[in-house]
Amino acid sequence: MLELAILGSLKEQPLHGYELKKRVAETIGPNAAMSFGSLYPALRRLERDGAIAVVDAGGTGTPIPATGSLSGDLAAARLRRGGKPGRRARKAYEITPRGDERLRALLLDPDSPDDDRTFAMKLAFCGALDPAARLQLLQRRRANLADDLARARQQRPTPRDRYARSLVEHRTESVERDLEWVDSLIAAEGGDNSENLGAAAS
Amino acid sequence: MLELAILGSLKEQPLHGYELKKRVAETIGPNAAMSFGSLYPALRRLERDGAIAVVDAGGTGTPIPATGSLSGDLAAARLRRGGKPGRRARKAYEITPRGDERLRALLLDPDSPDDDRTFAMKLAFCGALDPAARLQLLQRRRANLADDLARARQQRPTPRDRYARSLVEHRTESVERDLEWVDSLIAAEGGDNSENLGAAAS
DNA sequence: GTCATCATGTAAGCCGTTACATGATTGC
DNA sequence: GCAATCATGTAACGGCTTACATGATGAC
Repeated sequence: MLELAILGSLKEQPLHGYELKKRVAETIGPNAAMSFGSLYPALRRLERDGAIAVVDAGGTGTPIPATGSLSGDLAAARLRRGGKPGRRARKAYEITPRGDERLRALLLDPDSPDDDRTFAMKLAFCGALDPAARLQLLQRRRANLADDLARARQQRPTPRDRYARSLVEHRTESVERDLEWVDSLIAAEGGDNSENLGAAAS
Repeated sequence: MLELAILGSLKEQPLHGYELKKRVAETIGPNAAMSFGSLYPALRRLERDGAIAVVDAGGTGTPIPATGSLSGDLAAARLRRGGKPGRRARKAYEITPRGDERLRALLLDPDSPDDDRTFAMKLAFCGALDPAARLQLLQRRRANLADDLARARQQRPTPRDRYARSLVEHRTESVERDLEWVDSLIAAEGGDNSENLGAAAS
C-alpha cells in the first residue's frame, strides 16, 4: 500500500519525504494519509532494496518540483551557496528501473486485497502502466465488484433492524455505482485516445 | 472495531464464536469479515473484563433462545447423551451490564476513527442506543462528511492525469451520496418533530 | 474411512500508528 | 526571540492476519 503510494508518486517526479506525504494525501485523500513513522522507514527500505535512489536536492539541473513552494527554492539557493546545510538535510528520492518493476508488480499483484482503498490507490497511479496492463487491472476490479453485487443480491436473510437494513441497502447501491464507474473507466480506455494515452506512457 | 462487532452482536442474542463470525460477516459485509485469530482472543479478553459471560449451549442450528429457559433444556439434553460433549465444546457468550456500558461507550467514542467502515459498524449496532445518543452519532457523522466535502471542493489543484482526476471526482460524489444518506437517516429519527431537527443541526 | 463442516484455539509476523526527539527556517 | 512550519528520524506498541494445531460430527 504504502510502497505503492511512494513508488507511484516518485514515478512522476523526485520528491523528498515531507513533500511526498503531502502529495499522497492529496491524491488518495487526507483521511487515508500515511504517517511519518511509516513513511521514512519505508523510504530507507526501498533505498536499501535499490528501488529508489537519493538525488541531491541542492544540486544543479532541474531537481525538485515546481510545487510553488518558495522555501524549497530558497533552500536550494542556500545549498548552492556552499558550506553549511540550508534547511535540515532534505533527501529527495527518485525511482530506479528496479523500482519501476516493483511498481508494476504491485499494481498488478492479484493477491493484493481488493477493497475500495486498494483500488483507489492503484487507479491513482495506474498511469504508469501500459494500456493493456491497465485494462487488466480495471477488468479485474470490475469482475470483483460484479461478484460482490451478485452475492449481495442473492443473499437476502433479513437484516435485523432498520439500521442494519439501511446499511446493506446503501452498501449495495455503492457497489452498483462503483461498478458503473469502473465501466466508464474501461470504456474510456478503449475509445478516446486523443491526448492522454501518449502523454501517460512517457 | 472488533469489540464493537462482538458486543453489538451479543446484544441481540447469545452466540458462540463460530456463529458470531458468520453473523458479523452478514451485517458488515463479507469483505470486512474478521478472522478467528482475532475473534477468539477478543472473546477471552472481553470475558476476563466482565463484559461478556459464558452461557452453556448445546444444540446445533438452534440459536440460543431469547428466553434463556431453553438453554437449560439443551444443556440437559447434551448431558443425557452421556457426559462427554456432543460437538466440541461450544462456548456461547452473552453480554453483561458492563458489556452494555462498553458497547455504548464504543458507539459514542468521539476519538474513534471516522471512516466509512467505522461508521457502518456503528450504524449496524446503534439500535442498542437510546434515540438521543443515536441522533448524536448520526449528526457527528454528518458534520464530518460535510467537512470532507467542503475540503474537497475548496482544494482545486487539479490532479495530474485523468485517472487521479476521475478518482477525486468519484470520491467527491461518494461523499455527497453518503451525506444525503445520513441526512435521510437523521430525518427518519426525528419523525415529525421539526423543532428538534432545526435546533440540533445548528 | 475419509471428507466437508463445525468449532476453538495459539504463534508468528506484518503493517501501520502514536509519541517522542531533533533541528533548521520563516514570519511576526 | 518566539511560534509555526518544514524536515527527518526512532521506539514502543497495537490490532489484525495468516498459518498452524486440534478435534468432533455427519454425510456419502
